Amino acid sequence: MAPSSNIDSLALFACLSESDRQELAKHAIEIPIQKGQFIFREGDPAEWFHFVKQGNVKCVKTSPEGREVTLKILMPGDLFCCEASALAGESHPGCAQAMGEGIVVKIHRKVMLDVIQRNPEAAVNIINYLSLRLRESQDNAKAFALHRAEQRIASILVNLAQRSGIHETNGIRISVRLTHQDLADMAGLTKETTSRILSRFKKDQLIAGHGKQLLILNLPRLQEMAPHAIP
Amino acid sequence: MAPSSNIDSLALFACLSESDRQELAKHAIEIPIQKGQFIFREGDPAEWFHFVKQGNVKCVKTSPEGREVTLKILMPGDLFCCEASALAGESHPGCAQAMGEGIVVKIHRKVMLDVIQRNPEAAVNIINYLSLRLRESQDNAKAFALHRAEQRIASILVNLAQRSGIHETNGIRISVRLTHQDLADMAGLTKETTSRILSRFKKDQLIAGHGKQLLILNLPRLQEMAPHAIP
DNA sequence: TCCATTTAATGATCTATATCATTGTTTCTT
DNA sequence: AAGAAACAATGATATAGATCATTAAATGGA
Repeated sequence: MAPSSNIDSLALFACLSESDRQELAKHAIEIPIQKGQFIFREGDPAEWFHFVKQGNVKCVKTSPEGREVTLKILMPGDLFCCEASALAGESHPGCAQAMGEGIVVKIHRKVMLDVIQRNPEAAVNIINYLSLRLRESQDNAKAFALHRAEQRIASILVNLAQRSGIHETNGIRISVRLTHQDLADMAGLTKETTSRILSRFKKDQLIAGHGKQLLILNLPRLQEMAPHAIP
Repeated sequence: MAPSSNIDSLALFACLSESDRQELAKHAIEIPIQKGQFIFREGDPAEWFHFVKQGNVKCVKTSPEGREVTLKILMPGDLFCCEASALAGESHPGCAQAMGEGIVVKIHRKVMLDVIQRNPEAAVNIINYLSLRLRESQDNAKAFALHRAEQRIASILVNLAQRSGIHETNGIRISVRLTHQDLADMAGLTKETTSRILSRFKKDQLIAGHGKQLLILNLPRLQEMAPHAIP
């Protein structure tokens, strides 16, 4: 396989020349990750651009009392903590934690900075990527402020189905294995409330699944429950 | 006054050459704004980069039922809705509404795109700016998910004091005139809850002020109440 | 495959904040 | 400066979701 294969999965770099892609690939470092492992912690200096090659990673913030919010679940191909002002060399605003086994690829910020300086198009891609993430984050903040627990859980399930759903004969299987606590952390709820809402969804035939294997039975109904970005 | 004076206040463009700054200034359009006026609405096509020259503008999202969240209050010099994927020419993810009289300057996205393509440093500045905004937005989401009403109000007051506070003999005056509803929209609360919290803060001598004129009396105490980004 | 550990389900109760309602105060308009 | 309109203060009540507690089920390691 060509040495550039690691980064070829990242749409962000599709605009680059073969030589720049090889330059990035040459400096790309692969890191195998284990369940629960922190790839970095809040406050650590952000020296690297990371992206997920295999598995799932969650971006987490914690409160002094030990509660946490999960800001995003990353899938293979996702860049993460670009938002950490990695280019400016600041510190990570949150933790990145492996949700299972997988592989993360990292590239030093100086290498990235170099490539960006030579490729205005790559810079514009990153700006667009950040715009998208900012938009998502603001939608998230809006959901916390205005939507009810049930609506937030519905939104999360719809989003997961769209991003990691595998279409099967009996429904859409969510490939990320999530505990109720994981979902609760995404929705800003307790695991008990999340559990009760999921039980209701199961009773209403919106979802099915035992344990961490979730199956979406009625996506349209969940989409109706989840308020849309633009009314 | 030189034609470039409009954009000179924007740190983002400090890296540009005199000719690029003049290029931007030539295409900058000034718009006087009135209280309550929408500069753009959610869903409108994002054809322009905007920044505040004078006055205050709030970025707002609304729910179908009519409730709203204020994502950010912008001060003179702030760029806004760069996050709207203005470069990509997408649509605005939220509304921008004038909080009083003022002046907004707008530059067409094509002019900006052109300048960015020629100035990698400007692109990196915009990336850093977006990173900062993303960070803020994620902190905001975290606050909604994990912090209590009182802590959120305290955070908002601290932030306003830092960004728009005028030091006076008896305290720090917040220059933005805000109703309790405005604060409630920022904190994701009702105006009644906000009112009660502010009454408590007044009783405890943390703040003072009649009507929309807020005065911070005890900033350190408010900072203690507002949980910090990194514990 | 069994046992330990983690996770889920669900009831009972509590509480922060929303909602509804009223009166008083400030701010704007002319 | 007066009147209208917007805003603030605050009580009473309702409720979504948290917290505490228990039992059952799923998962993972030896």
